[in-house]
Amino acid sequence: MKYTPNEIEAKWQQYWATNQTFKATNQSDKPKYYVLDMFPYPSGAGLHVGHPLGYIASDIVARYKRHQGFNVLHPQGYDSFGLPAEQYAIQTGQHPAITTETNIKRYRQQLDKIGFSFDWSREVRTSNPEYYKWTQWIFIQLFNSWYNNESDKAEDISTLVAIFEKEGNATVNAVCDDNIAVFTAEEWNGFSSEAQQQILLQYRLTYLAETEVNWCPALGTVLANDEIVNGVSERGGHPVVRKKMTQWSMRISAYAERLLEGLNRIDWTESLKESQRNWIGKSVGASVKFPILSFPKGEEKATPGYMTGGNNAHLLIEKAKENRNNPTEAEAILWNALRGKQVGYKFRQQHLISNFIVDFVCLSKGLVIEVDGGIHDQQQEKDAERTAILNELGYKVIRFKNEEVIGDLDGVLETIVNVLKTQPETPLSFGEGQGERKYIEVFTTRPDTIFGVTFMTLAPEHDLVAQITTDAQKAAVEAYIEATAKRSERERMADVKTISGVFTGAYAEHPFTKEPIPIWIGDYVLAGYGTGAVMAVPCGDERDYAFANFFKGTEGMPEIKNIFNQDISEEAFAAKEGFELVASDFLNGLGYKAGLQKAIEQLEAIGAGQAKVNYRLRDAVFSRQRYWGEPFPVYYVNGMPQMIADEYLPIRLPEVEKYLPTETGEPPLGNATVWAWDTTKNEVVSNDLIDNETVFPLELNTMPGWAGSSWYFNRYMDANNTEAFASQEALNYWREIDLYIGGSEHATGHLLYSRFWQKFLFDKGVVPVDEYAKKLINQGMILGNSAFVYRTEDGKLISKGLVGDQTVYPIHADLAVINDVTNELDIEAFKAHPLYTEYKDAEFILEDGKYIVGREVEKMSKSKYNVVNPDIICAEYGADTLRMYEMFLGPLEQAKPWNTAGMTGVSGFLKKLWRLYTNDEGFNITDAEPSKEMYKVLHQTIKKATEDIENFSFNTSVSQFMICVNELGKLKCNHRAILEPLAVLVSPYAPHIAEELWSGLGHEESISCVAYPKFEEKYLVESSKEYPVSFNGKMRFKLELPLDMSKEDIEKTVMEDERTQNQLQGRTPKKVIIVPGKIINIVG
RNA sequence: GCUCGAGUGGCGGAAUUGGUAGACGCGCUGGAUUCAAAAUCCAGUUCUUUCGGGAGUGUGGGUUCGAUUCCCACCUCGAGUACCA
Repeated sequence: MKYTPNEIEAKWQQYWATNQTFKATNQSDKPKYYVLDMFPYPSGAGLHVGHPLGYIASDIVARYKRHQGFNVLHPQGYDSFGLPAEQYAIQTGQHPAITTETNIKRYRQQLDKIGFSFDWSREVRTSNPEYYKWTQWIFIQLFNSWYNNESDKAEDISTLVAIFEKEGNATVNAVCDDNIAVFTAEEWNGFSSEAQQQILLQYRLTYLAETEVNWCPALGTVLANDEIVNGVSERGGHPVVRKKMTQWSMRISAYAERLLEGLNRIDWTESLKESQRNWIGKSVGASVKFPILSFPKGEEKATPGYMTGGNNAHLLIEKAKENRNNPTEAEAILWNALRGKQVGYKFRQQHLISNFIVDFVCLSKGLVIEVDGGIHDQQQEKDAERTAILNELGYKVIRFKNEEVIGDLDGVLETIVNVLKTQPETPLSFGEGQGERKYIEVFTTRPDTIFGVTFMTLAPEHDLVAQITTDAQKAAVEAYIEATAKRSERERMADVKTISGVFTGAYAEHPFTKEPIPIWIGDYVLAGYGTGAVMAVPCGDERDYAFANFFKGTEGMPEIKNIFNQDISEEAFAAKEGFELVASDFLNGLGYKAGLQKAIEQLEAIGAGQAKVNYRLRDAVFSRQRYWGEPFPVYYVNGMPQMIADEYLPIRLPEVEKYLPTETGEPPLGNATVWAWDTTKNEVVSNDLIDNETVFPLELNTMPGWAGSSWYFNRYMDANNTEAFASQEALNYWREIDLYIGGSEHATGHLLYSRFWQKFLFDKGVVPVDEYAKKLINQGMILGNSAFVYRTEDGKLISKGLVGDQTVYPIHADLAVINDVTNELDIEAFKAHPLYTEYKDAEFILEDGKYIVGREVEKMSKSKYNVVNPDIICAEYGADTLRMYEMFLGPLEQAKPWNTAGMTGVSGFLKKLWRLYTNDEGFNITDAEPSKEMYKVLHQTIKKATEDIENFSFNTSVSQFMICVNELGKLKCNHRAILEPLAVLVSPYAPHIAEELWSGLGHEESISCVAYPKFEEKYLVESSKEYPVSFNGKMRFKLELPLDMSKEDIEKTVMEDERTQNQLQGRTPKKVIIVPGKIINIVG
């Protein structure tokens, strides 16, 4: 009876689907096992043979675990929101939902053909409203949460508000924005709702803020850091520029430490964990303050340029501080609108000018803004006098009433902006006040080298640069800043060798020695890391060393201070050990560890610094200016974001005319005409109805690709639940993924963000575990085997063997026009192929009458015409052969080249397996007792297959199956007692043939849950061993001896052997080493 | 540059508490079967050789009775990361 894979496979695939064989239940007495593949994006290109590699491995594990008696959850679904469908929609006008649906259908067909044991009843798609309802729900949970450093977890925002109401924010230890103004409980309670909302945004785990983002003009959207590779977009390779935009961000930085710590508790590949550690980038060190010593105009006074107070400054400054901490409602609102250069210029609040404290001032424009409460009505005269004095000092004064600020902030701001436009730039004055001293704050991992500080370097973008630069250096500094700004990120990255920088002319004061330290700017200091400033210690840091030497001898660059008892004439001494500190005052004689500790201690003692941990991990931008993504459940009232209540979710993606940004530059959702939120009807209504009273505009951005994939593994546990994202019972039963398989390209994207969300959901008590995947394996890539034809300089095509030394141009040949096994080119097919029309009439130079193509291993890709489609392999050899061959290629985690020719080996194996069970007439099984040899090979196979599957070493178990079948074939084995367990062993790898054989053995039920055969040592016990006999470690011959023979007898027997005498040629061995059961080694 | 991983026949790869290097498969060679081919089966296939052997797991050294496996130095390839203070 012939083995007909196509018939058998179609039959069993149908059977599994009809009987829902692989449907998992959420209640079971069996132990659970959850095995998951990383979420596929259903691309238009379909699957190539590389894609199912991980799916086959996970399917083998899933099927094996079912045999082992586990209740197995093995689901599949689609990460169906994403850029490619949208790009396609822009080009063709086709709705992305339609292309996505088509692509999913094709994916499903392809997956079904390979015979996976997925529980399709739990399929999820991120673009389904029933699914993204819960993505929106999680977003709302994040919005309604803050990170409490005291409890070290996320808490509901209400607990924060409770603290504000009772104590203000001074005592709150939260992960939040930098530079949050301090307020008291009274002030908080007095703030308007908008002011309160503005403040809360600075604490929420997802927040709306103006941030520097990676803007990709070609894609028309922002990208996350992990979506950029080498300065260009990961998808499409388009340039990316920095741009300031108001965006939703995720406060992932709150979880930096826990994300790092959690890595120690999960069994993920070391390289992947290392990537995450690098991405989080923890460094431990100290933050140190260096007072600025000198200021412009050649004056050496320690008086900062923005200090404009008069003679009473020392008294007034306290009052000003008090005022700052106790703003009126109107002041708070206006400050929130002015702070941080929101109107384009820097404003200061409650600032001393002469003997007045003004409410707000923009020093660079000489504009004072006063907000008057009721009290001012009675003192208009005094105000006029005050205004006159301020005018005399060169300030323009404008006044607003409290009601104006509270009621019409937009109008007030418009006035301010207009006045700013008309005011001339005024350089910072140099007043006589006693102001606080201004500091440069740096972060360093080497506080022990504090006495080696030779100069300081600020990032060119650093806020202080403009203020401290001396007149003499001003031109040079400005020119440098301009030049740096022009250089794109990419240039800056490509060119790391060029050293550049400029001296500012200013000096800072060393906190211990009080020596002046010159301040430089240089673009090797990154504005975005730490404080954007470094204390340069050339003797201990390569970059500082290079910088110091480059500017050696120029103004502002002193001799390098060496504080190590080591030579630094050639290079910096950057090691953290092997030195003693010298010329370092109280640190003398210490090494790194002790020095670090002592230095921090002393810095803290004099108030110049403290220990600090810094992370490279930045908050993640969560808005995308795209159509095909989850809409935010957010509408805006007076510019403040409001969440839509849970019961009205999902907010469905609206229909739009076109998928491009609007003419005014708004995201594609700006094209939607029905995209407003009616707060009385609680539904999405036409934009025409927006009145900003009960109907408000909805958010126009959508969520990024990683939103839906950051929690899908939890949804599979209870995928059809409409009441919750999964029931507590289901979550508590399945808990976490036992085995997660996928590509390593997700290391710092999906795999980091999803851990963040999981920890957040854990904090909120929604999920029972804070790490969602116990074990993770990265499958290696399957590489393509590209084919080439060679064009000579005179336009002929020459067969590979004849190329020789001549210059030829290789051209990718489509695998469709070659014989993949013999490498022979089908010349007629080649000529007829639309890609090669220009070679229609070309002359072919053949060898032995054939044109042989060259082969080269490259990434499998459409553009290289080396893609192998699994459908074709299944049709030709069968899915079982494909599954086994993919596993047989090599270790799962390694990259390996595809070679279709190798299929025949596995194909032959399955035919031989089939033949053990059948003869020409049909199944042919005997119930006779098998021989000892048959049992031995079966149990060897049980042992090896079990060990291998537990170690995810699938290639070696396929080898063992081959050995087993070859042996059983030789032994003419058709014994039920052997062939039944063998069918079960093979079933995870080649499930279709296993089912067919199982039914041929007379069973009614599917093989899928039959108990796995048990290994029994007794079948492997041997009475003798063929000992390898080595001389000086080299094996020379073999000798069969009983295993129970004593060492002495073995030695005697070996020495008497003729071959031993031959090897020794009369010499007496110095030593004979005998390891019973293993080896005999004769030395001498 | 740094971090991680890997270097074994013509090819994919196997073998590590240090104990017979090259399992298994592809390819190749020869043979059987066939009118012929495909398919199938059998034998051989690391290199070298004067057929006794000898050499051999990227290179050089070391530890050991014995090293693909452990240690040191170096070379090559791949992946990640990139002025992170």
